[in-house]
Amino acid sequence: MMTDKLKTVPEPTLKRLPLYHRFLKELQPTGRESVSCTDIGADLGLDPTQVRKDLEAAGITGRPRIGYTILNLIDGIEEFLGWKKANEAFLVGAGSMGSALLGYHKFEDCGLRIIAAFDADPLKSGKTIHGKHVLPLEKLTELAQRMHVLLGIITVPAAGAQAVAEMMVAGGIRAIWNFAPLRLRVPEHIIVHNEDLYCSLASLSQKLARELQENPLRSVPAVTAVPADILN
Amino acid sequence: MMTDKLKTVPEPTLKRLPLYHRFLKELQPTGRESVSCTDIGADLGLDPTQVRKDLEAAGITGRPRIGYTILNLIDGIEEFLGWKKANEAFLVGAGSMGSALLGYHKFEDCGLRIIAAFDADPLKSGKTIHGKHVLPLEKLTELAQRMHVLLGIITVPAAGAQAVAEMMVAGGIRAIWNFAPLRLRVPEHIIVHNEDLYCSLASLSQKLARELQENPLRSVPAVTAVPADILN
DNA sequence: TAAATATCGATATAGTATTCTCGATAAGTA
DNA sequence: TACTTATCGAGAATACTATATCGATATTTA
Repeated sequence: MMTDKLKTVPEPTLKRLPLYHRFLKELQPTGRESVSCTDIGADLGLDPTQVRKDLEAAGITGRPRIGYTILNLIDGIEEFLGWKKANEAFLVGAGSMGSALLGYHKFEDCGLRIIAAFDADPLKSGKTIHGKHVLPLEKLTELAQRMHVLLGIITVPAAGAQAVAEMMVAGGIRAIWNFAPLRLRVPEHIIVHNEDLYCSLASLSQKLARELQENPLRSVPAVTAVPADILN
Repeated sequence: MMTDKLKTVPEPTLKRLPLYHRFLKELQPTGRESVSCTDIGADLGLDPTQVRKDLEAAGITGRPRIGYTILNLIDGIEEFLGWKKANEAFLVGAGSMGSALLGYHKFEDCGLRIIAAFDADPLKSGKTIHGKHVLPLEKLTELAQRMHVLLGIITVPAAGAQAVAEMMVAGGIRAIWNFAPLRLRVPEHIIVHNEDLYCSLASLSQKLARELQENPLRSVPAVTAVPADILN
């Protein structure tokens, strides 16, 4: 049981495991007991070997000719990803993105419990969004410390993000999920995950641009304004 | 000028280019004319060679002992990422995430113009969110066709996403930015980018879980409810 | 004008991630 | 019982990405 020297798991693997989990959750109600890597791979368009390696990385084993027990598999993935014991989190920035995340109650299935939000704007603090209290930003550091919150979510504009990150670190937060479009400067031991939509969009638009260059669209005149007859 | 056989650019490179772009935009007002890979790398915590390779992949060249001309560089990155000619996009799903994206006007700097939103809920269609009309979902396919919109953004719940994707494809949309937590089944030639927050969260929580296992926190009793005195 | 230096550009090496190959195992089938 | 087949598990081979090295070049400085 002592896995002293736990090897680091490839990032791509970590991102695929939830996909398997989702597929298994869909499969569960059908009453099937076991599933093979081939099945999983076929559904997700992945190589079966890839799936097997990922499961192996998560410490899950199967049986030849049978596959994996679905219950085992779901359980193993949840255990490995740390979804079993809830991570309590603070979210900072009760703007539109912050509000959206506060409404994602399914995060709780992944062990994420956002227990409060913070905002520098006094018009926002004091309110409740999707059932979560919005508190004044000044309280962040102290509360994080007192409640031993370890995870922080940043959904403020770029200009304020660095300051927020520093308050989080001061409050003892160890991991930051950053939605602001910039790279945070934090101490080495802090785990930062950037959810930078602009970077994401960049790769999409580049691919589209190239695709259009290779297979341009048939030349039909385009309508450039929303036709009035559609609007109501 | 004919780049007939354009090599595909690594995904990580595509995601780094916007970071360089951002750094350069910050540098521009200072009046500096040129910048070296060393400078860029230092700011972003990347290897200078890495930066040089990325820029090379984007088809940008510099001069020994000088570096790159900032204007050239900004221009080259924008050109390469397809930010110069606006991509018009339709967004489907005017929920909280959809609304958040409709408010990100900075997307326009990246060539993304969301020209309308759609929603199946008649209570939402007809309204205007952040200046964008919300139209009934039934109009999606026809309008996409008529207006030659090539990019679709999906921000509906998982259950409806596949149907929306099919309407988009039927309307001639070529690239989909998918925020719904599932893998879409679309024809080969359609470009899909999944912005799956659950997958993203998974890798973060796994890392945090491991980090805590290795360096657990000092054992101080934690407060588990928001203390009443903080709330107002 | 010549030497020193910063930087690019290209190539080589190292490190990761994915795919391939093959032997072992257990269930079904003749 | 023996044969066939689907599947896992482990290790090898390949491909992709990142880092290091080195020569070429242009600017600065003596």
